[in-house]
Amino acid sequence: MKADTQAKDVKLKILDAAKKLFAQKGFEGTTVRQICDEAGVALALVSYHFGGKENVFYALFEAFTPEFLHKDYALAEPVEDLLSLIRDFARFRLAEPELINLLQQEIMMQSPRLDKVQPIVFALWKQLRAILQAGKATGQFEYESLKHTVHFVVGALIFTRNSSFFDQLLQEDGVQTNEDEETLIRYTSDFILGGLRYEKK
Amino acid sequence: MKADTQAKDVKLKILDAAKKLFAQKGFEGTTVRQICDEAGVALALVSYHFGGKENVFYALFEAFTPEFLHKDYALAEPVEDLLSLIRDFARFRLAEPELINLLQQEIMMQSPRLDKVQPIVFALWKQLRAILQAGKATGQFEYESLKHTVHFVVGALIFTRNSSFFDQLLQEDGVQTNEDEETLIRYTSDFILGGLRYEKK
DNA sequence: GTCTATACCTCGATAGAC
DNA sequence: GTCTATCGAGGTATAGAC
Repeated sequence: MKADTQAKDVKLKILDAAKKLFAQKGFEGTTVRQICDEAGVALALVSYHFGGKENVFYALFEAFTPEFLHKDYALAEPVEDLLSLIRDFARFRLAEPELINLLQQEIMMQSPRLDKVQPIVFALWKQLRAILQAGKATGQFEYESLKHTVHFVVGALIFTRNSSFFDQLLQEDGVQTNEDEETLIRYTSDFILGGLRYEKK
Repeated sequence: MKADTQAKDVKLKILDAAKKLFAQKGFEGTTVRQICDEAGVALALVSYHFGGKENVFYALFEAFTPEFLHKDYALAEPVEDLLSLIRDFARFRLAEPELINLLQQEIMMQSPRLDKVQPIVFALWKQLRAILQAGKATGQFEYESLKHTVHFVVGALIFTRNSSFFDQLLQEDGVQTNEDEETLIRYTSDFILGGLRYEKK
Protein backbone atom coordinates (compact mmCIF):
# COMPACT_ATOMS: atom_id res chain seq x y z
CA MET A 1 0.00 0.00 0.00
CA LYS A 2 2.63 2.45 1.06
CA ALA A 3 4.83 1.06 -1.65
CA ASP A 4 2.13 1.67 -4.21
CA THR A 5 1.68 5.23 -3.14
CA GLN A 6 5.38 5.94 -3.37
CA ALA A 7 5.51 4.43 -6.81
CA LYS A 8 2.65 6.58 -7.97
CA ASP A 9 4.35 9.67 -6.71
CA VAL A 10 7.51 8.84 -8.57
CA LYS A 11 5.64 8.00 -11.74
CA LEU A 12 3.81 11.28 -11.54
CA LYS A 13 6.99 13.21 -10.89
CA ILE A 14 8.54 11.61 -13.95
CA LEU A 15 5.51 12.36 -16.08
CA ASP A 16 5.45 15.98 -15.03
CA ALA A 17 9.14 16.41 -15.71
CA ALA A 18 8.86 14.68 -19.07
CA LYS A 19 5.87 16.78 -20.07
CA LYS A 20 7.77 19.95 -19.38
CA LEU A 21 10.98 18.86 -21.06
CA PHE A 22 9.43 17.22 -24.11
CA ALA A 23 7.46 20.37 -24.79
CA GLN A 24 10.55 22.48 -24.37
CA LYS A 25 13.14 20.48 -26.22
CA GLY A 26 11.24 17.86 -28.15
CA PHE A 27 11.21 14.12 -27.62
CA GLU A 28 14.58 13.44 -29.21
CA GLY A 29 16.10 16.54 -27.68
CA THR A 30 15.26 15.38 -24.18
CA THR A 31 17.41 12.83 -22.40
CA VAL A 32 16.33 10.39 -19.76
CA ARG A 33 18.92 11.91 -17.49
CA GLN A 34 17.33 15.33 -17.79
CA ILE A 35 13.92 13.89 -17.03
CA CYS A 36 15.18 12.15 -13.90
CA ASP A 37 17.14 15.18 -12.76
CA GLU A 38 14.10 17.40 -13.20
CA ALA A 39 11.98 14.86 -11.35
CA GLY A 40 14.58 14.44 -8.65
CA VAL A 41 14.77 10.67 -8.97
CA ALA A 42 17.40 8.20 -10.06
CA LEU A 43 18.16 7.49 -13.67
CA ALA A 44 17.04 3.89 -13.57
CA LEU A 45 13.47 4.67 -12.59
CA VAL A 46 12.27 5.62 -16.03
CA SER A 47 13.07 2.18 -17.29
CA TYR A 48 11.77 0.54 -14.15
CA HIS A 49 8.39 2.24 -14.10
CA PHE A 50 7.73 2.79 -17.77
CA GLY A 51 10.07 0.48 -19.62
CA GLY A 52 11.89 3.17 -21.54
CA LYS A 53 11.69 6.75 -22.68
CA GLU A 54 9.24 6.05 -25.47
CA ASN A 55 6.68 4.64 -23.08
CA VAL A 56 6.89 7.77 -20.97
CA PHE A 57 5.68 9.63 -24.01
CA TYR A 58 2.67 7.38 -24.46
CA ALA A 59 1.87 7.37 -20.76
CA LEU A 60 1.80 11.14 -20.93
CA PHE A 61 -1.12 11.18 -23.31
CA GLU A 62 -2.92 8.39 -21.57
CA ALA A 63 -2.67 10.23 -18.29
CA PHE A 64 -3.58 13.68 -19.46
CA THR A 65 -6.03 13.14 -22.28
CA PRO A 66 -9.03 15.30 -21.55
CA GLU A 67 -12.47 13.91 -21.22
CA PHE A 68 -14.08 16.30 -23.65
CA LEU A 69 -12.50 14.43 -26.52
CA HIS A 70 -15.01 11.70 -25.97
CA LYS A 71 -17.89 14.11 -25.87
CA ASP A 72 -20.32 13.85 -28.72
CA TYR A 73 -21.54 17.06 -30.17
CA ALA A 74 -25.15 16.84 -31.17
CA LEU A 75 -24.84 18.59 -34.52
CA ALA A 76 -28.39 19.86 -34.20
CA GLU A 77 -27.02 23.29 -33.37
CA PRO A 78 -23.76 23.67 -35.27
CA VAL A 79 -23.02 27.14 -33.92
CA GLU A 80 -23.51 26.05 -30.33
CA ASP A 81 -21.47 22.94 -30.96
CA LEU A 82 -18.62 24.89 -32.47
CA LEU A 83 -18.62 27.31 -29.57
CA SER A 84 -18.52 24.38 -27.17
CA LEU A 85 -15.64 22.82 -29.02
CA ILE A 86 -13.70 26.07 -29.07
CA ARG A 87 -14.32 26.46 -25.36
CA ASP A 88 -13.36 22.89 -24.55
CA PHE A 89 -10.20 23.14 -26.56
CA ALA A 90 -9.21 26.53 -25.18
CA ARG A 91 -9.60 25.24 -21.66
CA PHE A 92 -7.51 22.22 -22.38
CA ARG A 93 -4.87 24.39 -23.97
CA LEU A 94 -4.77 26.68 -20.97
CA ALA A 95 -4.64 23.74 -18.59
CA GLU A 96 -2.05 21.73 -20.51
CA PRO A 97 -0.09 24.03 -22.78
CA GLU A 98 2.90 21.71 -22.81
CA LEU A 99 0.86 18.84 -24.16
CA ILE A 100 -0.51 20.93 -27.01
CA ASN A 101 2.97 22.12 -27.68
CA LEU A 102 4.41 18.65 -27.79
CA LEU A 103 1.56 17.36 -29.91
CA GLN A 104 2.05 20.09 -32.42
CA GLN A 105 5.76 19.30 -32.70
CA GLU A 106 5.05 15.64 -33.25
CA ILE A 107 2.43 16.38 -35.86
CA MET A 108 4.75 18.74 -37.68
CA MET A 109 7.51 16.19 -37.89
CA GLN A 110 5.22 13.26 -38.52
CA SER A 111 6.94 11.38 -35.78
CA PRO A 112 6.69 7.60 -35.64
CA ARG A 113 5.17 7.95 -32.18
CA LEU A 114 2.20 9.69 -33.72
CA ASP A 115 0.58 6.42 -34.69
CA LYS A 116 -0.49 5.76 -31.16
CA VAL A 117 -1.59 9.32 -30.46
CA GLN A 118 -3.37 9.88 -33.74
CA PRO A 119 -6.75 8.53 -32.60
CA ILE A 120 -6.89 11.08 -29.79
CA VAL A 121 -6.45 14.04 -32.09
CA PHE A 122 -8.55 12.57 -34.84
CA ALA A 123 -11.50 12.24 -32.52
CA LEU A 124 -11.54 15.98 -32.01
CA TRP A 125 -10.95 16.98 -35.59
CA LYS A 126 -13.52 14.62 -36.94
CA GLN A 127 -16.03 16.32 -34.68
CA LEU A 128 -14.89 19.70 -35.91
CA ARG A 129 -15.23 18.48 -39.46
CA ALA A 130 -18.76 17.23 -38.81
CA ILE A 131 -19.76 20.47 -37.14
CA LEU A 132 -18.47 22.51 -40.06
CA GLN A 133 -20.40 20.35 -42.48
CA ALA A 134 -23.56 20.58 -40.44
CA GLY A 135 -23.21 24.35 -40.22
CA LYS A 136 -22.82 24.63 -43.95
CA ALA A 137 -25.90 22.49 -44.46
CA THR A 138 -27.99 24.78 -42.31
CA GLY A 139 -26.60 27.79 -44.14
CA GLN A 140 -25.05 29.26 -41.04
CA PHE A 141 -21.44 28.72 -42.09
CA GLU A 142 -20.06 29.79 -45.40
CA TYR A 143 -16.91 28.31 -46.90
CA GLU A 144 -15.76 26.58 -50.03
CA SER A 145 -13.27 23.93 -49.03
CA LEU A 146 -14.01 21.80 -46.01
CA LYS A 147 -10.46 20.55 -45.89
CA HIS A 148 -8.86 23.95 -45.81
CA THR A 149 -11.40 25.35 -43.44
CA VAL A 150 -10.62 22.64 -40.92
CA HIS A 151 -6.97 23.60 -41.29
CA PHE A 152 -7.70 27.26 -40.68
CA VAL A 153 -9.79 26.61 -37.61
CA VAL A 154 -7.29 24.17 -36.14
CA GLY A 155 -4.52 26.65 -36.85
CA ALA A 156 -6.34 29.43 -35.07
CA LEU A 157 -7.17 27.13 -32.15
CA ILE A 158 -3.76 25.62 -31.69
CA PHE A 159 -1.49 28.54 -32.37
CA THR A 160 -2.87 30.82 -29.73
CA ARG A 161 -0.36 30.36 -27.05
CA ASN A 162 1.61 32.34 -24.56
CA SER A 163 4.98 31.93 -26.10
CA SER A 164 7.66 34.28 -24.98
CA PHE A 165 8.85 34.21 -28.53
CA PHE A 166 5.72 35.98 -29.64
CA ASP A 167 5.24 38.08 -26.61
CA GLN A 168 8.54 39.76 -27.22
CA LEU A 169 6.94 41.15 -30.34
CA LEU A 170 3.40 41.53 -29.22
CA GLN A 171 3.45 42.63 -25.64
CA GLU A 172 3.86 46.26 -26.42
CA ASP A 173 0.29 47.22 -27.10
CA GLY A 174 -2.81 47.58 -24.97
CA VAL A 175 -1.03 45.86 -22.08
CA GLN A 176 -4.00 43.62 -21.62
CA THR A 177 -2.03 40.83 -20.03
CA ASN A 178 -3.70 38.54 -17.57
CA GLU A 179 -6.88 38.36 -19.57
CA ASP A 180 -8.99 35.57 -18.29
CA GLU A 181 -10.14 32.38 -19.87
CA GLU A 182 -13.51 33.75 -20.93
CA THR A 183 -11.95 36.66 -22.76
CA LEU A 184 -9.63 34.40 -24.68
CA ILE A 185 -12.51 32.15 -25.60
CA ARG A 186 -14.50 35.12 -26.85
CA TYR A 187 -11.64 36.37 -29.01
CA THR A 188 -11.15 32.94 -30.50
CA SER A 189 -14.82 32.38 -31.14
CA ASP A 190 -15.19 35.79 -32.75
CA PHE A 191 -12.33 35.24 -35.13
CA ILE A 192 -13.33 31.74 -36.15
CA LEU A 193 -17.02 32.53 -36.57
CA GLY A 194 -16.01 35.54 -38.64
CA GLY A 195 -13.85 33.30 -40.80
CA LEU A 196 -16.89 31.12 -41.32
CA ARG A 197 -18.96 34.19 -42.21
CA TYR A 198 -21.41 33.49 -39.47
CA GLU A 199 -23.64 36.46 -38.84
CA LYS A 200 -24.53 37.04 -35.24
CA LYS A 201 -28.21 37.34 -34.73
CA MET B 1 37.03 26.42 -60.88
CA LYS B 2 35.96 22.85 -61.27
CA ALA B 3 36.72 22.32 -57.63
CA ASP B 4 34.50 25.20 -56.70
CA THR B 5 31.65 23.82 -58.74
CA GLN B 6 31.97 20.42 -57.17
CA ALA B 7 32.08 21.93 -53.74
CA LYS B 8 28.95 23.91 -54.44
CA ASP B 9 27.17 20.82 -55.61
CA VAL B 10 28.08 18.97 -52.48
CA LYS B 11 27.10 21.84 -50.25
CA LEU B 12 23.76 22.08 -52.01
CA LYS B 13 23.20 18.35 -51.77
CA ILE B 14 23.85 18.51 -48.06
CA LEU B 15 21.54 21.47 -47.61
CA ASP B 16 18.74 19.77 -49.51
CA ALA B 17 19.12 16.59 -47.52
CA ALA B 18 19.25 18.47 -44.24
CA LYS B 19 16.21 20.52 -45.13
CA LYS B 20 14.21 17.40 -45.79
CA LEU B 21 15.42 15.51 -42.72
CA PHE B 22 15.25 18.40 -40.25
CA ALA B 23 11.66 19.04 -41.30
CA GLN B 24 10.83 15.39 -40.94
CA LYS B 25 12.60 14.45 -37.75
CA GLY B 26 13.60 17.71 -36.16
CA PHE B 27 17.10 19.08 -35.64
CA GLU B 28 17.99 16.86 -32.70
CA GLY B 29 16.28 13.87 -34.24
CA THR B 30 18.44 14.07 -37.34
CA THR B 31 21.96 12.71 -37.34
CA VAL B 32 24.83 13.90 -39.47
CA ARG B 33 25.12 10.39 -40.79
CA GLN B 34 21.55 10.47 -42.06
CA ILE B 35 22.14 13.78 -43.76
CA CYS B 36 25.24 12.50 -45.52
CA ASP B 37 23.58 9.25 -46.54
CA GLU B 38 20.61 11.13 -47.95
CA ALA B 39 22.97 13.48 -49.76
CA GLY B 40 25.12 10.60 -50.97
CA VAL B 41 28.35 12.03 -49.60
CA ALA B 42 30.82 11.02 -46.94
CA LEU B 43 30.25 11.69 -43.27
CA ALA B 44 33.15 14.09 -42.91
CA LEU B 45 31.84 16.60 -45.44
CA VAL B 46 29.33 18.26 -43.17
CA SER B 47 32.10 19.31 -40.84
CA TYR B 48 34.41 20.19 -43.71
CA HIS B 49 32.01 22.44 -45.59
CA PHE B 50 29.90 23.86 -42.79
CA GLY B 51 31.87 23.30 -39.62
CA GLY B 52 29.27 21.21 -37.86
CA LYS B 53 25.62 20.22 -37.86
CA GLU B 54 24.47 23.44 -36.24
CA ASN B 55 25.91 25.55 -39.01
CA VAL B 56 24.05 23.51 -41.59
CA PHE B 57 20.89 24.67 -39.90
CA TYR B 58 21.85 28.32 -40.13
CA ALA B 59 23.07 27.98 -43.71
CA LEU B 60 19.66 26.57 -44.57
CA PHE B 61 17.90 29.76 -43.65
CA GLU B 62 20.51 31.99 -45.19
CA ALA B 63 20.22 30.10 -48.44
CA PHE B 64 16.47 29.85 -48.66
CA THR B 65 15.14 32.97 -47.01
CA PRO B 66 12.67 34.52 -49.40
CA GLU B 67 13.06 38.02 -50.71
CA PHE B 68 9.54 39.11 -49.83
CA LEU B 69 10.47 39.28 -46.19
CA HIS B 70 12.35 42.44 -46.96
CA LYS B 71 9.43 43.93 -48.81
CA ASP B 72 7.84 46.92 -47.20
CA TYR B 73 4.11 47.09 -47.23
CA ALA B 74 2.89 50.59 -47.73
CA LEU B 75 0.10 50.53 -45.12
CA ALA B 76 -1.89 53.02 -47.15
CA GLU B 77 -4.16 50.20 -48.25
CA PRO B 78 -4.31 47.71 -45.37
CA VAL B 79 -6.58 45.28 -47.19
CA GLU B 80 -4.35 45.17 -50.24
CA ASP B 81 -1.31 44.84 -48.03
CA LEU B 82 -2.79 41.97 -46.11
CA LEU B 83 -3.76 40.20 -49.31
CA SER B 84 -0.22 40.65 -50.59
CA LEU B 85 1.23 39.29 -47.40
CA ILE B 86 -1.07 36.28 -47.48
CA ARG B 87 -0.12 35.66 -51.09
CA ASP B 88 3.59 36.05 -50.45
CA PHE B 89 3.50 33.75 -47.51
CA ALA B 90 1.35 31.12 -49.21
CA ARG B 91 3.76 31.04 -52.15
CA PHE B 92 6.71 30.64 -49.86
CA ARG B 93 4.94 27.91 -48.00
CA LEU B 94 4.15 26.05 -51.20
CA ALA B 95 7.71 26.48 -52.45
CA GLU B 96 9.45 25.58 -49.21
CA PRO B 97 7.11 23.57 -47.01
CA GLU B 98 9.99 21.91 -45.19
CA LEU B 99 11.39 25.23 -44.09
CA ILE B 100 8.05 26.36 -42.67
CA ASN B 101 7.73 23.03 -41.01
CA LEU B 102 11.14 23.21 -39.42
CA LEU B 103 10.65 26.79 -38.36
CA GLN B 104 7.41 25.97 -36.65
CA GLN B 105 9.04 23.14 -34.73
CA GLU B 106 11.83 25.37 -33.58
CA ILE B 107 9.43 28.07 -32.50
CA MET B 108 7.30 25.60 -30.59
CA MET B 109 10.22 24.26 -28.63
CA GLN B 110 11.92 27.63 -28.23
CA SER B 111 15.13 26.13 -29.48
CA PRO B 112 18.43 27.85 -28.72
CA ARG B 113 19.04 28.08 -32.45
CA LEU B 114 16.07 30.39 -32.75
CA ASP B 115 18.08 33.40 -31.70
CA LYS B 116 19.74 33.64 -35.07
CA VAL B 117 16.57 32.94 -37.04
CA GLN B 118 14.25 35.13 -35.01
CA PRO B 119 14.90 38.31 -36.99
CA ILE B 120 13.71 36.64 -40.18
CA VAL B 121 10.35 35.70 -38.75
CA PHE B 122 9.95 38.87 -36.78
CA ALA B 123 10.31 40.94 -39.91
CA LEU B 124 7.20 39.31 -41.34
CA TRP B 125 5.10 39.38 -38.22
CA LYS B 126 5.90 42.93 -37.43
CA GLN B 127 4.58 43.82 -40.84
CA LEU B 128 1.46 41.79 -40.21
CA ARG B 129 1.01 43.54 -36.93
CA ALA B 130 1.37 46.95 -38.55
CA ILE B 131 -1.09 46.04 -41.28
CA LEU B 132 -3.66 44.88 -38.76
CA GLN B 133 -3.29 48.08 -36.81
CA ALA B 134 -3.58 50.20 -39.94
CA GLY B 135 -6.69 48.31 -40.98
CA LYS B 136 -8.29 48.85 -37.63
CA ALA B 137 -7.49 52.54 -37.84
CA THR B 138 -9.25 52.85 -41.18
CA GLY B 139 -12.20 50.92 -39.81
CA GLN B 140 -11.82 48.11 -42.33
CA PHE B 141 -10.74 45.48 -39.82
CA GLU B 142 -12.59 44.73 -36.66
CA TYR B 143 -11.00 43.00 -33.69
CA GLU B 144 -10.40 43.53 -30.01
CA SER B 145 -6.98 42.17 -29.19
CA LEU B 146 -4.13 42.87 -31.57
CA LYS B 147 -1.98 40.23 -29.94
CA HIS B 148 -4.46 37.44 -30.28
CA THR B 149 -5.47 38.46 -33.75
CA VAL B 150 -1.88 38.19 -34.91
CA HIS B 151 -1.84 34.73 -33.40
CA PHE B 152 -4.99 33.71 -35.21
CA VAL B 153 -3.79 34.97 -38.56
CA VAL B 154 -0.38 33.38 -38.20
CA GLY B 155 -2.05 30.15 -37.16
CA ALA B 156 -4.28 30.12 -40.19
CA LEU B 157 -1.35 30.99 -42.46
CA ILE B 158 1.11 28.51 -41.10
CA PHE B 159 -1.07 25.54 -40.40
CA THR B 160 -2.41 25.10 -43.90
CA ARG B 161 -0.22 22.39 -45.15
CA ASN B 162 -0.43 19.21 -47.10
CA SER B 163 0.31 16.87 -44.31
CA SER B 164 -0.50 13.26 -44.86
CA PHE B 165 -1.54 13.20 -41.25
CA PHE B 166 -4.43 15.51 -41.97
CA ASP B 167 -5.19 14.27 -45.41
CA GLN B 168 -5.96 10.88 -44.03
CA LEU B 169 -8.86 12.51 -42.29
CA LEU B 170 -9.77 15.15 -44.76
CA GLN B 171 -9.28 13.69 -48.18
CA GLU B 172 -12.63 12.04 -48.29
CA ASP B 173 -14.80 14.91 -49.34
CA GLY B 174 -15.17 16.91 -52.54
CA VAL B 175 -12.03 15.28 -53.92
CA GLN B 176 -10.74 18.66 -54.89
CA THR B 177 -7.11 17.64 -54.81
CA ASN B 178 -4.60 19.39 -56.99
CA GLU B 179 -6.13 22.78 -56.46
CA ASP B 180 -3.78 25.40 -57.62
CA GLU B 181 -1.95 28.14 -55.83
CA GLU B 182 -4.51 30.81 -56.60
CA THR B 183 -7.34 28.76 -55.16
CA LEU B 184 -5.46 28.17 -51.94
CA ILE B 185 -4.67 31.85 -51.67
CA ARG B 186 -8.33 32.72 -52.17
CA TYR B 187 -9.46 30.28 -49.47
CA THR B 188 -6.91 31.66 -47.05
CA SER B 189 -7.73 35.27 -47.79
CA ASP B 190 -11.45 34.64 -47.45
CA PHE B 191 -11.09 33.01 -44.07
CA ILE B 192 -8.73 35.58 -42.63
CA LEU B 193 -10.63 38.59 -43.94
CA GLY B 194 -13.77 37.05 -42.53
CA GLY B 195 -12.08 36.67 -39.18
CA LEU B 196 -11.23 40.34 -39.35
CA ARG B 197 -14.87 41.13 -40.20
CA TYR B 198 -13.87 42.82 -43.38
CA GLU B 199 -16.85 43.37 -45.64
CA LYS B 200 -16.20 42.91 -49.31
CA LYS B 201 -17.27 45.86 -51.35
C1' DG C 1 11.29 0.62 -4.92
C1' DT C 2 15.16 3.12 -5.29
C1' DC C 3 19.79 3.90 -5.75
C1' DT C 4 24.87 3.72 -7.98
C1' DA C 5 27.83 1.90 -11.27
C1' DT C 6 28.46 0.35 -15.62
C1' DA C 7 27.72 -1.99 -20.22
C1' DC C 8 27.00 -0.98 -24.71
C1' DC C 9 25.73 1.85 -28.40
C1' DT C 10 25.45 5.86 -31.46
C1' DC C 11 26.41 10.53 -31.68
C1' DG C 12 29.37 14.58 -33.80
C1' DA C 13 33.84 15.65 -35.08
C1' DT C 14 38.44 14.80 -36.85
C1' DA C 15 42.99 12.59 -38.49
C1' DG C 16 45.12 10.97 -42.24
C1' DA C 17 45.18 8.32 -46.78
C1' DC C 18 44.11 9.32 -51.43
C1' DG D 1 37.85 17.88 -51.90
C1' DT D 2 36.51 13.56 -50.56
C1' DC D 3 36.91 9.38 -48.44
C1' DT D 4 37.47 5.64 -44.35
C1' DA D 5 38.61 4.74 -39.71
C1' DT D 6 38.43 6.11 -35.24
C1' DC D 7 38.14 9.03 -30.89
C1' DG D 8 35.83 10.85 -26.96
C1' DA D 9 31.40 12.29 -25.20
C1' DG D 10 27.08 11.33 -23.97
C1' DG D 11 22.86 8.45 -24.98
C1' DT D 12 19.62 4.45 -23.06
C1' DA D 13 19.05 0.55 -20.50
C1' DT D 14 20.31 -2.69 -16.92
C1' DA D 15 22.75 -5.36 -13.05
C1' DG D 16 23.17 -5.59 -8.44
C1' DA D 17 23.58 -3.44 -3.69
C1' DC D 18 20.53 -1.65 -0.33
